[in-house]
Amino acid sequence: MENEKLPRREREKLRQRQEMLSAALDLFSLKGYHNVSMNEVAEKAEFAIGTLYKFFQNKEDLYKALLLQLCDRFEEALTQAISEPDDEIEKLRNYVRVRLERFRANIKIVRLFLAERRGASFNIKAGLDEEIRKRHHIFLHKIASIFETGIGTRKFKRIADPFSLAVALDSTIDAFLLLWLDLPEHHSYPEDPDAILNIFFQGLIDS
Amino acid sequence: MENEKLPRREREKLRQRQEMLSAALDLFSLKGYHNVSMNEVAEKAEFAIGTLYKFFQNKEDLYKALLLQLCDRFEEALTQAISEPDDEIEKLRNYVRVRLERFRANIKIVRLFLAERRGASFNIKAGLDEEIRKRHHIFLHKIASIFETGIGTRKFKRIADPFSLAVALDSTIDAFLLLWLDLPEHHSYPEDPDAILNIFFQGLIDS
Amino acid sequence: MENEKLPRREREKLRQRQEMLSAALDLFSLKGYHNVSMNEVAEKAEFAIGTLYKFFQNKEDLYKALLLQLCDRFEEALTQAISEPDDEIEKLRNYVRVRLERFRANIKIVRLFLAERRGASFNIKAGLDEEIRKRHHIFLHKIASIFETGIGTRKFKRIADPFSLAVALDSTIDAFLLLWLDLPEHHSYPEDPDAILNIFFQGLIDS
Amino acid sequence: MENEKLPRREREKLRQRQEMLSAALDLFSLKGYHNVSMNEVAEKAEFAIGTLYKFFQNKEDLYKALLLQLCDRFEEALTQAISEPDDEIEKLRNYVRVRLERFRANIKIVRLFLAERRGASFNIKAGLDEEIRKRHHIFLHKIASIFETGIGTRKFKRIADPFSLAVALDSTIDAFLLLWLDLPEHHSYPEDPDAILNIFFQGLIDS
DNA sequence: GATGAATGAGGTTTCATTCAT
DNA sequence: AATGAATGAAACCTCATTCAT
Repeated sequence: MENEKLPRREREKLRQRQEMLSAALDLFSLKGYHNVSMNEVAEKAEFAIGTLYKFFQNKEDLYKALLLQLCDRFEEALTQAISEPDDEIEKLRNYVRVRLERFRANIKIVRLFLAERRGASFNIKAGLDEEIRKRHHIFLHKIASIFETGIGTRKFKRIADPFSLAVALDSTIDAFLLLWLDLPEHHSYPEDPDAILNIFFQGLIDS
Repeated sequence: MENEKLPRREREKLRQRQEMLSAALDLFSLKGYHNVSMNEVAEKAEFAIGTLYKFFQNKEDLYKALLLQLCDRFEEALTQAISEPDDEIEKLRNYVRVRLERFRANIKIVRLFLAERRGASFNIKAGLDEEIRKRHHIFLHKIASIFETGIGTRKFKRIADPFSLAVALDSTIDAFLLLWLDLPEHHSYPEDPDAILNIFFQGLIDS
Repeated sequence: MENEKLPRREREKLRQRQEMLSAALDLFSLKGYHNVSMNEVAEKAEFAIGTLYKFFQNKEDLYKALLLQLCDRFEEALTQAISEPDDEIEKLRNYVRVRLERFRANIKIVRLFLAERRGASFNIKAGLDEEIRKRHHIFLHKIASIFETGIGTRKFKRIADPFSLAVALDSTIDAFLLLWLDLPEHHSYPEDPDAILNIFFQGLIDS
Repeated sequence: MENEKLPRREREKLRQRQEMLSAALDLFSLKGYHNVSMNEVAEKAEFAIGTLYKFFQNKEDLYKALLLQLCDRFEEALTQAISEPDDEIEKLRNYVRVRLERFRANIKIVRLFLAERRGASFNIKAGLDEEIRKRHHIFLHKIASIFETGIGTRKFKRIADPFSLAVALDSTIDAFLLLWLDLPEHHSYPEDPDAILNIFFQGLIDS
């Protein structure tokens, strides 16, 4: 996408970088930051350890780069999801749907993210988690503004302040997904966005 | 509480053990499991490293003991909270209130717990996180049964299945607390249980 | 034996000391000096670790005391064995017989001894092995003097110098016993002293 | 010998490995397995501790590699010694001679070996000593077959079963060498193989 | 530019020994 | 006199990072 017009050398480099990030993702999400060595990452990516260090200053740097890239993709997909429809209810449905889809497609990513978003990772000394939480925060405000608009147009009742609603919805989605992740045999995958949304819509929607 | 009648030696031992666990809690919750050395814990607890190892077989053992103790206390407080009132709505209010109280009193604990409950810790080889999640799960069912009863007595509408409601409420409480934990200056501490409960009650309560 | 007339207190002490040595023997011969901790010894002997240190200054001291005691007993038995008969051939037979008996009765001791006698133990910094080897040496001279006398009385031919004969006989006994110790199922226990002695007697005896 | 045609990198690696083994031999044979730390070995070999661990998985692995290499060399030399001459008496002379030579050249090795061969080492958990004793055993059978053949051709009398003779000869050589090792000033080095062999030959040889 | 061998600080854990009770 | 809890030096081993090739 962003590397269309780059010289061959540069494109090649980006591809290598991506392979390293991909190997890192596999390993980190499987075993956790501290249980993965740089040698392992290099080996999985099929590069020499020295080459890995050419691309990323140190282990922390690799981890940050990985998380921020995932963050970018996630945000992009979700932002698009809430941009497309006009109707607020549809926006929310779309949002939940894309969350569920993304989750299923990138289960490896999820655990990694949650560790950071919940501020429970302790992996990184200097505030990567803070950056990620800030970006999450910004995104929550986007969701909040959907509620806001919906309330303005009398589509929704003001059962709580919009930001709170965004927080509640967002965390509830997470919780359902984690439930399924932990005990896939006991909880069916929440295919239908409305299964979650209804909890809120019952009181929310002004009928 | 449980050590009232023990011989002096035993009481002393328990006190020491508790001091070690306390030091471990401080450090683990501040820096994360992998960024805390056993020497640090021993130093903070003001014991020699060998003494620490007399009480806990190894680092993992210390961590497990710490988490399970916290888990016990948490469960006890919450179970009591939902046992006292008769009314379902009051039970839920009590539950949320105790969650908020406990949280404020034990912020150090929270980060530690979330890491485990979200399955994002990777700290422990053999499924401590699994045990903690299982216990959380059991507790969710207790909350679910409050909703169930409430639905049975027509106090609540069946806007979703009770377990889902429990999950949604539980995760929403977490989310609000974390928000306040991350950005205490931007979000006032959610003193009032109803601020959270209303989101669900609006649709839930059969008026 | 040596504690017959001692006051009760002293006798008790000797008994305790003996129990400690006995526990130490069991453990050292089973697992080797470095793989046995002082706590283990104390526990096996059913004393507190502090008490063990009252009797023996340190681990090395305990080991030395143990080995020297075993050495004493061994020497005593063997010295008696070669004192009793008049005839040189009988002396040697007696010697071999007692070696075999003692061995069978105290297999635990054997490995311990060999480690020291072969100078292959490295367990003790300051020359315990040297002392043991010296005592072994002295004993070898006693055996040598049997050969010497036998040669003097024309009972034996001087097929080699007497000390060499003693060395050869002694080491050969060891070797057979070890063989049986290592592979008891493949090598029958050398019950008959003559089975070993004959190797030497064939050339030795002046017929 | 075996690394003639290897690429430079590989040859270099083998040389380094050999240096480590050599340092380990010096230290182990001087102080014993348990009294030598990996750091010491690394320092003596003039490598970093990490490099040592690149070559040997752990301390036990290093020890095993060392002993088995020594074992190989020893066996090779001795096997050759008994292969060359046709005559059985010459074979035995050659065998004793090479034992004496090897011993003198590699005194450091001897103590190490004896510890293992005598089953008195306790250094290694999983039966390295057993392997070494097995190999020793196999070698004893080779010596036994020399006696066997000699008996078949009436060169020797059947004064004992051939394996017993092998055991006796072998252990007697050890004993003489150890004597000289312990007290070099009192016992002249047994230069002449016949000094030992005569003890057995007197009765053995059919004249 | 890529490589991967070498480094060594720092982690976990053990255990001989002491000393207050 | 006996106890055993407490100590901490020192062992083994890992892995992030560097740098000569």
